[in-house]
Amino acid sequence: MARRATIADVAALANVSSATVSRALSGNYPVAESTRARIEAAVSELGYVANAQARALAGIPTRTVGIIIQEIVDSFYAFVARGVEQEAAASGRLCLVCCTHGDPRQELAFLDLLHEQRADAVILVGGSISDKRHAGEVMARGKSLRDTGSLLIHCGRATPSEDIAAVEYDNGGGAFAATDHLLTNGHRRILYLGGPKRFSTSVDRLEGYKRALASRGIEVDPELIQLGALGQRFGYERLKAVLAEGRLDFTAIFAANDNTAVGAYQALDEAGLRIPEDVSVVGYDDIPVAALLRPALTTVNIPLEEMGRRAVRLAVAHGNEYADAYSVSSHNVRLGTHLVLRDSVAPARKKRRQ
Amino acid sequence: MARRATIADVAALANVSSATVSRALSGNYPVAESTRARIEAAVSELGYVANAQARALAGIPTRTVGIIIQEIVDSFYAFVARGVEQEAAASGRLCLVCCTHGDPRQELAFLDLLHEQRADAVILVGGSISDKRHAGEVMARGKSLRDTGSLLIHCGRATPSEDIAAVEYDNGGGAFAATDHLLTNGHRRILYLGGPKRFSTSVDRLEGYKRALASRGIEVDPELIQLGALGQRFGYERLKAVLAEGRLDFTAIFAANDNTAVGAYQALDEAGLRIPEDVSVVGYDDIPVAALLRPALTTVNIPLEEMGRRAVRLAVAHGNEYADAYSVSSHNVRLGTHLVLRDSVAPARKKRRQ
DNA sequence: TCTCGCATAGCAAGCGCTTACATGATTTCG
DNA sequence: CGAAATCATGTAAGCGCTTGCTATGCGAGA
Repeated sequence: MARRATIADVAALANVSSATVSRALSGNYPVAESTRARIEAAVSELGYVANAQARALAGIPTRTVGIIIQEIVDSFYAFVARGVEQEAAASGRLCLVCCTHGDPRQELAFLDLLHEQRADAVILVGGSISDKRHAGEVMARGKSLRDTGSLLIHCGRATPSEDIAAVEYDNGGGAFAATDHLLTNGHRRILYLGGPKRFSTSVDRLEGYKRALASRGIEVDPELIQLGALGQRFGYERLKAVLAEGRLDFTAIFAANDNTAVGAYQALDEAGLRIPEDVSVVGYDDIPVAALLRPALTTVNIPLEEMGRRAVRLAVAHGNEYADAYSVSSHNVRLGTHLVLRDSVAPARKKRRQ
Repeated sequence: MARRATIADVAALANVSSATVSRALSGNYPVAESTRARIEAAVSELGYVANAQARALAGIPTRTVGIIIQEIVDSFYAFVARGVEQEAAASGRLCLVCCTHGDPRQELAFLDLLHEQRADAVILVGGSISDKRHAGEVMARGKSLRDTGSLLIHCGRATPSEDIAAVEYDNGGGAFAATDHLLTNGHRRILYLGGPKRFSTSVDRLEGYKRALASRGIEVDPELIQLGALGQRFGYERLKAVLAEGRLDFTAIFAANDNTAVGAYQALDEAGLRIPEDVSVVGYDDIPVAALLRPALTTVNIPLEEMGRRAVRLAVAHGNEYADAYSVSSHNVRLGTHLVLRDSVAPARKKRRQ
């Protein structure tokens, strides 16, 4: 195996000093045209490829951003990651993508690993920072990152920490709108399906649901609130159980996210219930599957890609500020959501078919 | 902003040399228990976080793997990426994920960037290596990577280059099986929908289709072969056009991948054609949407995650071999595919409803 | 008691790059 | 025409870490 060519090899071949090669390659300093040409020839003759590690060690930013998500095959995260990736690529940055599969310990481990990698910024999507039991540790990492010129950006909800920037989106408002839409269609008994209790995202959505009911003077029936997890599997199993028990009557379902709604569709289908004739359904997230479902799912759109892009922009801005002068301001941005009407909601009928 | 603590700071505080700190932290050399304790105390007091760049520069592998895909929000790639990410994480490696959006120039740029990053290995999924016009450039990168102790691994099809490892999967066989299934159901006029001509993947699938027809002595009607692109949009638009023209008669469709089939479903739906009563459909890839479609799509399963995992394993094996002794063997692995029967195929009827 | 060997730990070189500072060659202009 | 400014390039220090080699202190065997 050939020893990898270094800048010194290029310098020797081009008959200049390594400093000149560095200058020619970075373009940060003027270099005579003839010299540059010789250097370029040497580069391609030797197949020289710069060493990013050495460069980083010499004080150049790594041009790398980390992103920590739960699952890459989950459209929600994939779209955020896509926004991050696009915006990062646009500024010549590379993305380090880490998947926690929902394990907070993994999340912390990745946070450390990304710090070791000296990522310019790390973007945490829906982190366990909104989980009381882990928030402290995450925030400590955020501070550590911040103290050393990097930045932790949380996508999902602002944190109590000054050191962590945030790109928020409106959960309460979207849930209110979705529930209100159901109410407007005459539904009074709406099953709330999914969402672990300890994530703020879930808490906010549930709060929106309750607020919508309250705004019409409808009392919340705790039995109609079926918390637990998120996702197709949970949606299917829990709704199947509820249906099997047959005790609860409801004419509509508000699924805490689209994947949960997918599960609900299955359970409804198996129970011989038609959407929306027998039961109306709304979801949350507006991932592609929502439009593919039959009937197409009415759901709340979150600008996921935009969220990712904004996060990177925050990171870049932070980097620039930091270059100009020391700055501690970490801006938050807040994104709106909107209801997307499709075919899964119909006016409530008097009595659900049994 | 606090200067970042270095190993020297830790050493000073713990009253040892930096060499000892390094040894204590890496665990590669014995260090007295009492010393280790002092060092650990110093580390946490200072909030020391190792610098991966410095470590890499000193000759330690970066424990980083690059993966180049087209689209992170495309389930096909997402599942491969997931396999890569899982296997990488299992061996403590981080993933640099790059999306080309189908642009071969991007692909080359990422290949260079990942080489600069000194990724232990780079995994290219369905690269333009199977595109004659770019194969040369990609192979040059593969050789360059290989020459310097790294490895380029291609997922999709073996390459003519000795320097590039491959994790292949069977396109021809799957397409044969899918087509054969349709033939067994009595279909004789099968529309082949989608796939750019210049990718080997597409070529192989089309070849499988033709081979299946040939095996039953059926002549291939070139008009039934609708090439162009892949994806929902293409599937929808092309099929809509074909249907609008109304000249072609066929009783089944073989979509070159599932996303294309999704588009076909839409077009069929809009044309008032029922699946599978009027037209049978099969897809390829077996991404989750296939099971979600109504009727659920019969398709060819590719072990996507497994592909990603295997690629990483190849990389790790290469790294180990290389550690032991110089070795030039680059193994290829080949994965099978199988037909997944669902509800989108029915026996052919005499005449398609017009 | 003396020497040898082992367990620890320190010293310092070196990984490949950037850049402040120094140097020589040209040009510019009073 | 000479001093000063300008430009292109070289010199070398330093980024933070690892590790080969060396030094020290100690118990053990002779």
